[in-house]
Parts: sequence; structure tokens; C-alpha cells
Amino acid sequence: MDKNWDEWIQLIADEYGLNLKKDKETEKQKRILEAAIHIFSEKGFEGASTSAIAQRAQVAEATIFKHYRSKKGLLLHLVIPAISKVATPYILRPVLKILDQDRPMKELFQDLYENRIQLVEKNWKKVKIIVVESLFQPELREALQEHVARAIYKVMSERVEQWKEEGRIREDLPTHVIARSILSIGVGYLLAHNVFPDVLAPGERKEEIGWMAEVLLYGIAGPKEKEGHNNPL
Amino acid sequence: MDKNWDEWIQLIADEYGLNLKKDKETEKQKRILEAAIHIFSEKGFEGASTSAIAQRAQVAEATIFKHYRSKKGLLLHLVIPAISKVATPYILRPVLKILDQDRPMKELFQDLYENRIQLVEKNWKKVKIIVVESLFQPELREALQEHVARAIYKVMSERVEQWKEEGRIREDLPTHVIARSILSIGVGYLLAHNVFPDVLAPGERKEEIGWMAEVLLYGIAGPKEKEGHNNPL
DNA sequence: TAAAAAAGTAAGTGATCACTCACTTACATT
DNA sequence: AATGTAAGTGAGTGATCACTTACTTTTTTA
Repeated sequence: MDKNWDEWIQLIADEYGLNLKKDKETEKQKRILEAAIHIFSEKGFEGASTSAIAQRAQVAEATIFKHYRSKKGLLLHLVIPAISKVATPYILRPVLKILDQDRPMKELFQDLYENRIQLVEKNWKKVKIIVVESLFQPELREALQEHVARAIYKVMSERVEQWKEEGRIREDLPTHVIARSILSIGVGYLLAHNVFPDVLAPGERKEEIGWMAEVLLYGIAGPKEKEGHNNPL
Repeated sequence: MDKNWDEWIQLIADEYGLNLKKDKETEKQKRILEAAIHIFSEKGFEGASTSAIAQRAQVAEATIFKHYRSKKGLLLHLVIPAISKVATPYILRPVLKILDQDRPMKELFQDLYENRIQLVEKNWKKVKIIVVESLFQPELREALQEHVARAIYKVMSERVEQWKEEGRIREDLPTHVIARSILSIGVGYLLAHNVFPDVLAPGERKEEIGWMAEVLLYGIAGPKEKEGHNNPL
């Protein structure tokens, strides 16, 4: 969340007429945003038509353009505030609170996964829009990479290195590998449950999350395979 | 790859006029397919226009419709054969060959990741099209889930259960959790490298894959955390 | 080699797209 | 109560969309 981020947002805001302080939102504006989230996430940005959004929001099509200037302006009005929030203290605090507790790592990762999975699933439509659209709009992808991925990585790697010193995490693994592994296990769960349910995701959530933390910390190797392993113990 | 799959393909083939045996492909047909892969993967299905594809393929727009009937027919002509192949002996054999070797698990997973990551990266454009479009086209998603995800899961779970008996994999973890963990680590690498490069993916591939297998098998916990763990040894 | 079939295309088609314009309505300010 | 401003809209606009038709060229077949 450096200065470039704010500058970049201001550029986008000027170009697409975002009002960054959204205190004064009309009833109809709220309906438009809700409809846009629904239809963008269901059809994708290009597949969604402004007339369909207007119809769902029960407003005239012209009203959309009055407030958001263009279809892309409408998209960014949904996406930019959401992205901004992610690296924000408000969203990041629960993570820090969890990570900085002096408890067994397993409980800690369970809480972390529980917390972030809830957050993603509650905002699944927006997340889907952001992820898909970042595949096609380079500026969005760069913003996500530079300001969200980097911020998350920073928080994670700080903790990882501290844990290494305390002997709670293996010292022989590169920090970026550990950070990516933590994320991979979580993303894998989300993909399995939200994109291909029923196949890779049969269990209860609480229990599943327990297994995730278990695998992350102790791996899947059985006794036969562990014999030869250079255990740091 | 059961009977329903073949029936489903036949239905789609009839509706969209796919010729499932693509022995007789014209020079121009190849150019159209190449152009379609390029433009679909860059702009998405809805964002791609048939005129742009025709232009890139250096053919008249009508030629596309002569061969593929509709835009969606063109998409499915790319996507269905690719999906069909995945659960096919030709594509699956290398996996079985790797998994059924009597070698240390770590070497085995390294080879598995190496092999599959190469396959995905070589076909990255097609993979991107299939993944994104399956988010928006329910029939495509169901086909992927029913026939690819299930097939992969079957192969994986058979091996996992065998390994459990041999003591090479922990017996206390549910099979689906192990299968998903193996996939998650691989998918995490692919996402990091192909969607957000430069941030989570700084190392050499060979080395990275080594770390992936290491984490998968032995976890990230340090000596302090391992003390209390119910090690199956 | 003549006829049939397939490949290929130029020039359209109506439908739908994002977006604008001219205008009315609602509301806050003084 | 008058006035300025923002909210909201019906009826368009040209551009572009996927797709068709009527036709020519190339290849295959008998």
C-alpha cells in the first residue's frame, strides 16, 4: 500500500469517474452495484450487457452511465475498492491477530484458514470477478500483483522468518516456498469447493481445515518414507 | 471415460458439427484453430470476435462458419478434444509409469510434478481457455468435473490407498485430503508462475519442484512443533 | 475428364452492443 | 417559494456482433 498505489487509484478514478468515498450512495446505485456483481460474476465482463444489468437493477440503462460513465467504470467501481481493502488494516488485522498468537502452529493455521476461507466465500462473486478479469486486463493483474500479492507475501514472510528462528518452522526451506505452500493448500480447498464441488470436497469444513493444517505442517509421508528423511530434530 | 462421456460428446458433436476424427484438416482450418486459441485465451470467449480470429488466420470470416457452424462450435472444437485427451491412456500413461515405480516417494513426486507442469505449460493457452470457460459454461464445467476430475481422482486414490498399505503414506489422513494436497501444491506452482510471475516464483524450476515434493511429504513444521506431534513412526 | 463435392469468399443481414441526448423529476439550499 | 443541482429516464445513435446467402474456386471421385 505504497504511494504508487494511491496515485494509480487516482488515475483510474479520474479516468472512470469513481467516487472513492462512497458515503452518498443512492438506493438505485446500490441496486446497480448488486446487479452488476451478480451478472459480471455469472457471465463475465464481456458477456454481461449493460441492458441486462439495468433490467436486474430495475433502473433505466442510462442511469448506469450517469453514475459510472462506462461499463468498465462500473466494473472498476466494484473491483478497485475491493482490492484496496485487502491490503488494508481492517482486513489484515484478523490475520495478524491470528499469526502473532503464541499457540501451537496447527491451531494457528486452522484459525487462519477458517478466517480467510470465510472471507473469500462470503465475497465469492467479487473474488471470481477479480480473479477472472485479472487474467484479461493487464493493468488489473499488475495492480493485484504489485499491491495485494506483494503485501500478503510481506506479512507472511516476516512471520515465517520469525518462526524459523523460533524453531517452529523448518529452517531449510526457502521462505517463498513456505509462503506459497500455505497459500496453495488454502487455494486448493477453495477451488475444490467452489468450482468443482462434490468431487474433491466431501468432508465437513471444520474437519477439512484440520486436515489441511495437518498436511501443511507434517506432510503426507508414512513411516517407511520418514526413515530416511533428514529430520531436523 | 465411461459410456456417458461418449454419448455426451456425440450430442455436442451433432449440435455443433465437430468432426471428431480430425485427419483431414485443411491448411486454413489449422490456421483458424491456432488463431482461435490465441485470441480466445487472450480476450476470453465473449471478448473474442470472429472477425478478429478470421483476420489473424488470414481467411474470410465466412470460412470459419463453413467449418465450425458457430462461434461456440469453434470453441468446442478446441476444447472437447483437449478434454477428451486428458483422461486418455496416451496422456495418462506417463503418470502411471511414474507412480508405479518402486522408488523413494520424493523422486516420484518430483517426476510427477515435472511431467505434468511441462504438459500444462506447453498447452497453457488451451488450459486457460478451458479453466475460464468452465467457470461460465455449466455444461463444460460438469464435463470437466465428471470426466476429468473424477478420472484423475480415481487414478490418484488407487495409488494413495496402495501406498498407505505399504507404509509410504500416512494412514491417518483421508484419501481425498491427500489427493487434493498433491494437486494443490502443483496448482499453486502453476498459478504462481503463470498468473503472478515474479512475486511467488523466484527460483529455478527443478529446484522449486524439489521443494514442492519436500513440503508435500514432510511438511513445514520445525523441530519445536514436531515434538508434540503423533508421529506414526 | 467430366461431374460431384468440398473449400473458400465478398457482400451482405438483422440483432444487439455500449453509449448519448434532450428532457423531466426530486431534493437540498437560501 | 424560488432556484440550482443532482438523480433519473425514454428514445434514440452508429458501430459491431455472429451469422447467411449466393457465388466462385479447388479438389475428389467415378
